Amino acid sequence: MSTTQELHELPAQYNPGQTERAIYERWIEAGIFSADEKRSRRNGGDREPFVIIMPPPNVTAALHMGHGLNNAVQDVIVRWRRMIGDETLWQPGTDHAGIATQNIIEKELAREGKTKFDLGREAFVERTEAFVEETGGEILRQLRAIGCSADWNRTAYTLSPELSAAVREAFVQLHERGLIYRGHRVIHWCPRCMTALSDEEAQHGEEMGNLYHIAYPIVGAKDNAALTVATTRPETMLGDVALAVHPNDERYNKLIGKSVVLPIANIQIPIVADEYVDPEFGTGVVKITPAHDPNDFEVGLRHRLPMPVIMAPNGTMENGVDAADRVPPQLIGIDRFEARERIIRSLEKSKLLVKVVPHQHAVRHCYRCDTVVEPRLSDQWFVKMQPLAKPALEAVRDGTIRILPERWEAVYINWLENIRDWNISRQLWWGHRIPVWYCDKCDRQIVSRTDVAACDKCGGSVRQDEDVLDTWFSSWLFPISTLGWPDKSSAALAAFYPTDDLITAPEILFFWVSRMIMAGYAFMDAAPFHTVYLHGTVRDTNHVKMSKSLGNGIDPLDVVEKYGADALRYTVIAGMGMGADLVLDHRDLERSFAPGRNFATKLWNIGRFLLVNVGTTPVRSVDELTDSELTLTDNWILARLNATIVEADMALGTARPDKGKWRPEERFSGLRLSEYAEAARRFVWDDVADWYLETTKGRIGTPGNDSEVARAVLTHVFDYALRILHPIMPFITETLWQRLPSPLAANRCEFLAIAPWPIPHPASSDERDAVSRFDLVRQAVSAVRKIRSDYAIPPGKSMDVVIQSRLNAPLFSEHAPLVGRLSRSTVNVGGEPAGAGAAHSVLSDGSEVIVPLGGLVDLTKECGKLQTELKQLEGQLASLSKRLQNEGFTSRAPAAVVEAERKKEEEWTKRREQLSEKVKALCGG
RNA sequence: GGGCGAGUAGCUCAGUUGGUUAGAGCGCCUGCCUUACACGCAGGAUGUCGGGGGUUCGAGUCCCUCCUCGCCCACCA
Repeated sequence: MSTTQELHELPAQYNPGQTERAIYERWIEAGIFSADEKRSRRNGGDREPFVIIMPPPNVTAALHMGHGLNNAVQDVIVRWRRMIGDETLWQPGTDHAGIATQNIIEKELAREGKTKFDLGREAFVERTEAFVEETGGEILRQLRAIGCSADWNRTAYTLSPELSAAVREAFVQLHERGLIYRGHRVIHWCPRCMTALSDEEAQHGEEMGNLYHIAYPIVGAKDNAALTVATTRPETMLGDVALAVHPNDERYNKLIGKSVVLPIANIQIPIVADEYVDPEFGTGVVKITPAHDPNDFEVGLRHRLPMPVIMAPNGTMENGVDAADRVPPQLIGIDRFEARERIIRSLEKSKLLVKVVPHQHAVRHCYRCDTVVEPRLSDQWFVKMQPLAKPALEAVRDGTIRILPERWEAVYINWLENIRDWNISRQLWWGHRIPVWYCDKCDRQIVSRTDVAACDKCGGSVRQDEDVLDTWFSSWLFPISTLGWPDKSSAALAAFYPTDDLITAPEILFFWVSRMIMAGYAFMDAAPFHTVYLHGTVRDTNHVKMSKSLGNGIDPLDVVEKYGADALRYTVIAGMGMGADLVLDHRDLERSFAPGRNFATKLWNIGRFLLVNVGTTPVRSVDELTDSELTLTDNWILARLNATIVEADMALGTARPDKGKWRPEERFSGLRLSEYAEAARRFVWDDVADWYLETTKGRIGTPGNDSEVARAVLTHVFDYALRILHPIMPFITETLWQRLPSPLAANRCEFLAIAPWPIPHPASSDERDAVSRFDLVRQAVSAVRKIRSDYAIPPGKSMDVVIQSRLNAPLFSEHAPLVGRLSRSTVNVGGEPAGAGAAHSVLSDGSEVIVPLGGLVDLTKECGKLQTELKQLEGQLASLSKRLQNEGFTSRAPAAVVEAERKKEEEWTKRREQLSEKVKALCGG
């Protein structure tokens, strides 16, 4: 294939859209994302398993930047481990998302003027299934567009038969172990979703409300005496069954045992004493509404009070269980907030409203629809959490599991230490039906792994519990259920459990992460993973979380289309420090993703340079190159490559703990992806493109052995740079790598995606020297460039340069042509500069770069510059000397530091002498 | 109310255990279409490292305090 043909395949402008899809197809066809149980060391294979469970997105979700970020991070890690040679499994899946999905269908129905009750349960579930079938899982297809290398053959779904079986097994097992029970208590209730919520699903929000002071007339008291209570929710007063005061409150304790009249309902309720009451708050009198407040419920239990329910599930007023006719007819069917207004007006009229005080308090909202949650007495299924939390707590404390960044460990521990029982029943239709049956005849309760047709005791007909399980009750099993649990003989479970890293956002630390850890111990007796990596949130320039509904979102697919998946990935990975938020401007995608796009273009152009100049003929292997063949620049770039590999490895860190527990020194290091990205970028751009590639131009253009050496080294260096970058930018690196004129090797990999990750080698002495020696050459080039820029000498104008060096004259002599070419000048080493007046620049080894300015520039300017430089140097030298004269410093600072400072002082003194001489020479004293 | 985090260049952020003249990207200024790249090249400017105090020979880094933001948790009606 001719060079021109190749060039047609690598157009001047990188066009990701053309290449990405095709490459992805080839990866899929080659099956390189598929994990094989047999290759896992745990199943007798020869590879270390490395497994990441993908946080399953909601089955109806559309890809947003949060997913983009989350999955980019996972893919970087998975691809890295794949290149290392691990048997990697990235387990994908979706979550049926009970409330969220049901809400979507309900909204659809509402547009048709219907409710779910018009359809009935069965039809509603069928319709939802059809919807999921049709539109669900789209997000997983979208993830392919950003390059995710998950094992799609294993795609799981929380409502699939397999995972549903796992859910039942888990429920039954926990029930058998006495860890699941039915409880009658006040729970959080969403009147819009009409279901119970867990504590985590009812989220706090600070709000301004009112504290209403209401008078309850005391029965049998003179002068219309009354007790005043303060409440934020007056509508619940219809459910009051008592007033409570603190037993030691001298204002009220003589009233204990007496009664008051509950206004509006006009019934008598007792005054009780309870230590729960804080005499300092409000009036020191609390109305007790056991059915609509969790604290009051406790008080109610203690005092054996009735528990009337005065609100319907949809949040309107009604006379529910035990309420008799507490709610007057004119309030029945009225929404709770409207009822609040009406009650207040009515109390005002009857002069029982004492005062209204503005009051800031926390109100809980439904995490799915943001409706204010109503505490409500009901029967629900609960998981007893404390026994489950114990090993989960211990695992993080003892370093079996680490949480990155470190600060989240404290949050995790604090939550688990104060954990409360988990309400897992939901009054929804979309989800796993609770596997409990009730006998109509003998009232027996049957908890079963399989469907129950009749009572096993009396043969009576049975009906299944109407409720479904909390969505998280299926997702907390994800690490085990996706691998085959409860089938403990599952090859996948044996090969891939425990998994390795879990990458997600801190928002679901309690919802999901901690519960998975508990499930791991409860059902497998082992932690599900050893590393939890919590990344930040994607925000707009005002630091507001990006979301579709706020209109400040970025569609990752837009970015992919415009700039490519690699640009998206690099921008996101390089731009996000450990645990830090990522700020992007949704109004300026070009600017937001410039880092990634520019870098991708840079890579592309290095690739084009290679194809044009290095050509397509295979190069020699660098291993065959002898020390005498390698030039200074070759050794330098090889040393830099080596250092870059080390930097990348350090930033990525240790992949798994040694012997099951993290060592303190490794525990909170690693997975610093932005540092890894930066190291790679620095190498490719600052070292390879800006310097090494430039130095090869002359060499490659001159046929001969040195041309072959340069071709080989440049190809090798770029090959390895592409390997290092592949996890971050898989598409462009694969594209370029496929075309490299790499040395012919019998077992060369077909894909970069499975090519070996670079291993650093011990640096040769030539390489070590090369770093400092080439640095001097670079300094010389930069010095000339700066002089040209400082004196505004046009790039086209030829310049004669003299380098005077006592220590490194041979180095500069040898590289004079190179320095000349890179700085567009003619360089001579040694000798005197011709003509009067010259610009000087002193290098770190004391060598001097001199550019005679006669005929090029006004000399008085140069004088001024030199004098300024001298002044600066003298200032710096003075402070340095002062430090060295300080006895405290010389005696207490480490010897090496003092030594270094002394050396510096010497150098600077020398430089000062040289400078002042030049000033004298040029400016006439 | 409790806990945690952040405040470093115009913007977004790096700055490992205290140690050369505090860095990167984007933006900005100057000059360049130098045959891989103007999504580029070369050169450059910009920081009382939130304020104050302390420890130290030495503090962006450690301690105290104050200010400003943000997050998490929480049954004070």
